[in-house]
Amino acid sequence: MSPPERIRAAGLRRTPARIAVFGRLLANGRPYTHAELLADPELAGLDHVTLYRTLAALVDAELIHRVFGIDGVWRYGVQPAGGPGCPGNHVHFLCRSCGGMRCLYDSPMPRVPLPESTEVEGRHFLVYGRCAACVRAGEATA
Amino acid sequence: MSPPERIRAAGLRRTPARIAVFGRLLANGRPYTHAELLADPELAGLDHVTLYRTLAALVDAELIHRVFGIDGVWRYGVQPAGGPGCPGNHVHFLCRSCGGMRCLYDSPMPRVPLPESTEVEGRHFLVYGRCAACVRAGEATA
DNA sequence: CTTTACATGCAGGTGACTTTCAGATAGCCG
DNA sequence: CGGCTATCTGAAAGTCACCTGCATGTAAAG
Repeated sequence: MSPPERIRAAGLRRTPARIAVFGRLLANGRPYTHAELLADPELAGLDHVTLYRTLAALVDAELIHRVFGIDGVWRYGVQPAGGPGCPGNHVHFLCRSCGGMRCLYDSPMPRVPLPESTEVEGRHFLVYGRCAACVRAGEATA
Repeated sequence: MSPPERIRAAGLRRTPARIAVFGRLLANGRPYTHAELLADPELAGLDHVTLYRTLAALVDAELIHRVFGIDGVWRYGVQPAGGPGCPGNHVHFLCRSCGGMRCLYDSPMPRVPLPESTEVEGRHFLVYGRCAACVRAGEATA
């Protein structure tokens, strides 16, 4: 199913903004911030408020998921194939050097015992440090 | 060792602001936000920038730790007794109804396999939902 | 008590995100 | 194909957490 078809199947209007943003996220391979998407040449001219709302609509429709970085900025990435709708079903890694985030699809979210009658809505598990590329770049210049 | 002594032992000057803030965090029993601390009657009159810097100094000295909420706000809490300096050695719970955060000292941070030569600086594991008190309050009014 | 490195308070600024509202448009129906 | 309506878009302006620069104040060492 093509990106526009998936948008329509999720109950959303297939507007140019949504098709373009969803297409970029599909092509990226890793979660992107609002600012990274705005700077993307293929999304040039897109209003920043429209981008916020587009991302929110895609998250609501469960076409993408979002993860919080410890820098206070949300990242948006495509859902893993066949992944559950539950927010945060896998761990994420954030490089504090380049700011890039990676989905660790192979690391499912661990379960945690909680006090009686607590209601769990979701989990955020973020590992941060320096990615392999930045480590190598740092060694090269050091 | 009293709070002022612990501040001095950590290599910090024992100023009124640091003694008061560290004392409040010790008494609170759960992590507090910058805003919650500013609103605390015992910290009345404290400048908000000074509070930011005081918290940063206490974090650097490893007297307290800080955790990011999915609402984009840092919470500051005392270190668990004898806890390691490594940032984030236990899981946290955030109530999205009352905004309160709890340290789950009994849930150590799970280990996650990462790609070759990645450097890990720390981990943030946040479970969010509604705490037992808010669940009961909601049922009472519903 | 004097010195000085460090802490404080204030003014002002940054950046992510939201709200409001007028104008545009996707998709439905005939 | 053409009109209607709910919904989306874009621009201006606002909110909130947090940071920087600089002059003043103070803890602690000698």
